[in-house]
Amino acid sequence: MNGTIMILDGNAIVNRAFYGIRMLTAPDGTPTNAVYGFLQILQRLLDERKPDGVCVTFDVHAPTFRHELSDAYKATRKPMPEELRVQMPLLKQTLDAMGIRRYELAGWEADDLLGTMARVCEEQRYQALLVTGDRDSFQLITDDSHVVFIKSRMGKTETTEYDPALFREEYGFDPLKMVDLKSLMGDSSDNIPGVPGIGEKTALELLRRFGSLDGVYENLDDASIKPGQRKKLTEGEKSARESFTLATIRRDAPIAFTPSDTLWTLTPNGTLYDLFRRLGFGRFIEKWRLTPDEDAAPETVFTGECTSVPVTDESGLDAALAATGGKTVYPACGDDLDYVVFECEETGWILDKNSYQGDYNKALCKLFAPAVPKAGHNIKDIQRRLLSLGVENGGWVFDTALAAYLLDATAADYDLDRLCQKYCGFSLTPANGDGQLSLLDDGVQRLTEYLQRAAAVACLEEVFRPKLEALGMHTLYYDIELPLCPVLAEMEHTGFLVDREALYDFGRSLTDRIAALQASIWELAGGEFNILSPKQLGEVLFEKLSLPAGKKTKTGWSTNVDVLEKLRDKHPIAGMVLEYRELTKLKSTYADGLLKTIAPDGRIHTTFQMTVTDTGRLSSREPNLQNIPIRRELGAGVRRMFVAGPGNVLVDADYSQIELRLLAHMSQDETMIAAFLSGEDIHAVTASQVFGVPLSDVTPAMRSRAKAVNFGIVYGISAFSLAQDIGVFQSEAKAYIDTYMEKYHGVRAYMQTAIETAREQGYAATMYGRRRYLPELSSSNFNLRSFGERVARNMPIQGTAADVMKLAMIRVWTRLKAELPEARLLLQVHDELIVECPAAQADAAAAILREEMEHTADCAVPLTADAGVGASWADAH
DNA sequence: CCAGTCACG
DNA sequence: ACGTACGTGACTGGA
Repeated sequence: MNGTIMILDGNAIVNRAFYGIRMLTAPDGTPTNAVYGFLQILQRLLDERKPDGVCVTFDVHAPTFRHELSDAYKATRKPMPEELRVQMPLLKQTLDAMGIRRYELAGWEADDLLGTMARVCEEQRYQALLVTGDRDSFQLITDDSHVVFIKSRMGKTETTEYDPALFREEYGFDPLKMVDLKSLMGDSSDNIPGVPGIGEKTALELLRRFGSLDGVYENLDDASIKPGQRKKLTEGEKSARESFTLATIRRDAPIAFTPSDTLWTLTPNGTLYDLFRRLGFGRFIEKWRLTPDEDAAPETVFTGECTSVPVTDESGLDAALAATGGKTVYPACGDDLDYVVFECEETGWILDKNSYQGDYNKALCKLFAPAVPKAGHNIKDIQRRLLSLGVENGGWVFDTALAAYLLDATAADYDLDRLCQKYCGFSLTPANGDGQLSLLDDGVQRLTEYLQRAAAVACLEEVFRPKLEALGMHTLYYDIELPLCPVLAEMEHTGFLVDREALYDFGRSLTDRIAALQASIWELAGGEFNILSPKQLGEVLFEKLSLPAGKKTKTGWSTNVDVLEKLRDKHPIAGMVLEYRELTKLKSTYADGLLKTIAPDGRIHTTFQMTVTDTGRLSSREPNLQNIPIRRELGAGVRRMFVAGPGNVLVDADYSQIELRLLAHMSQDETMIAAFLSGEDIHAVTASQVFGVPLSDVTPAMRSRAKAVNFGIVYGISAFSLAQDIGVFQSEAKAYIDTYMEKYHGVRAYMQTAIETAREQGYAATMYGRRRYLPELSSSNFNLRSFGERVARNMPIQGTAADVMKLAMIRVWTRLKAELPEARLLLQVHDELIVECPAAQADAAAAILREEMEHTADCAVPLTADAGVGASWADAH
């Protein structure tokens, strides 16, 4: 063989990309998701298959059709959406700039071009890889021409390479027989009529017995054909024969294709760079190391040019601060704050610990004093670093990362450089890559970089302030997000004390039990294998032990809890694997994992991320303290290791059913409001409603199902998933939902409105005006659109709860500062707050927690919080 | 680097 | 008919 040529069905792939990836736009508003997705898929194919040559075919929609047999051919196809249509020229430009050959021929379908090109490849002894998202092309599979089938789900792309063997395994007949199949069963999407009345099942059966279309008609008298079918086949023979021609991909398109012309490797060039800049494809510029042409006009690069003045002593600092005249100062600093550049108007002052004459910390205190207004990017992180240096700080008036997050909570990141490109139209990195800056010495390079960053924050602030106002986000930003920063900074700085020895012993005790379980599992399996490998475990369970396989994942058998729970009765190994999983999870993530994160002060200092979630919640990482076990007994033991310091106690307060209470308020559903006002158990009340029994007759089983329904409502329920969750028939689950919606008709109305409003506005919003944009709602992809609808129902609830909690945290923190200065907030877990304080102050702290949490929001139903006190997290909760 | 799994609300 | 609940982060195995 001379090599492998990958031939892409451009239209099919660009379609997959367009529908599979959510809306993206270039800085100028041009939609780019299809081009971006195409490049992603291409990149992946190149990485995976490493072909020698690449080319792309496109359909040209010409008025002539290839088959005169059917004028209506393809007439049922929908026209290309406008957002995709405008991307086609961009895609072609991109391919041209990459040097990838395109083939199009008016009046010929992509399939025919693929077929023809595959034939030429085979004749010239090249292997062809036909990449398409259309199963029609499967008839082209031969030993030398394989079809790579593209599927995309929820933004993820899967590719499968079909050779004749794999095709036969999946379909049970030879690839070429696809034509025979279609001529019998037809294909509505391609307007192939087939034989009326013959569907997939019958067609497959006929083919299995007689081998081909001809075979079927030669054996029409065969006794196994039922009279009714025989009639249909006889009457439909003309249609079947025509369908055969229609379904047969032609391999004689008059196209000038020479495989060796497509041999290809990526040659980065300035044209491609310019194009990607324009489209906002920074990721591909980096990945492919693209640079502009030498002689090309320089890109707008922000240099941060200004007068820079070293500040070498206290009087210099005083002079600098005086010069700012109370205007906002923009500090940019390194991780350890040894070097801080702060900018105001056209001047940048340099504070360098190494050359500063005097008390450097005192200088930091002056600069970061509350009286000096400051703006930064991710200010909570700076605040935390200042706290660790013992520098009291305040006066933070703006954070560009937080602002960008409120403006678009679904962005992948809030990198300063990227924000500049998006909102200010300039980049922080010089167009010529490192070349230009590396000529400068390190010190100058650092100064330049910091000045740039400071100036970038100033520029972004100017863009963001009016935008926040225009979107009605003033309160959300200035009264919630911004004041939350010092609260979180202090929580991170304080950390949570952990009983290191007890945690270590806990881990030790797991080790022995894990070893014992491993031995038993291996014995039952009849050999050693890696139990934590889903692949190996699947082989053992479903091949070696022949247990009934339940669900499948895209890579093989599923071995998750649901599956293993169902196998419990069938084989003792299932229960053991479940326990093994439980123990190893505890050991690796919680025992060993947490031990590694204990700081020298004996405490664990997590980092709260304020700009990660799409709903407005916080997230916690390194380590994640928001997913410490509690649901199972053994795991809950980990919470006993989180303790109060000597003389202190932990006070834990959590909201009771905050999401359902907010739902009651936002929907103004009378029944649900009454239920909460009565003070009864809400799940029991729901059970009584759904099952139509008096509250006193609600059984635990009924309550548990009602609880699942309540959860489901918040998540955007479907009968299928509810049935799956509580283990009943789908019809039964549907009945629960229907009854629920009848009883709580205000909720039904609210959910409907939530979707409609989100569709009209383009976003879902919380009570406090936090937004999540939902382009998914106007997607033509069913799954994507359904997802958007569930989010439109869930985000306002989850997000409002997050807003309320954030406000409560600020209020609790402020009161603790004033009334119990020794008390410290330690942790937030979405609806739960933990405070550490001297034992004698426990009741006072608990009262503050409850009062503030309960009175933060004024709702139609009370928001209640339960508080507890204890020596450990487990005891306090 | 991704997929699968599982810990939490 | 579609394919199936919302939001996170950490760890392990295996391309």
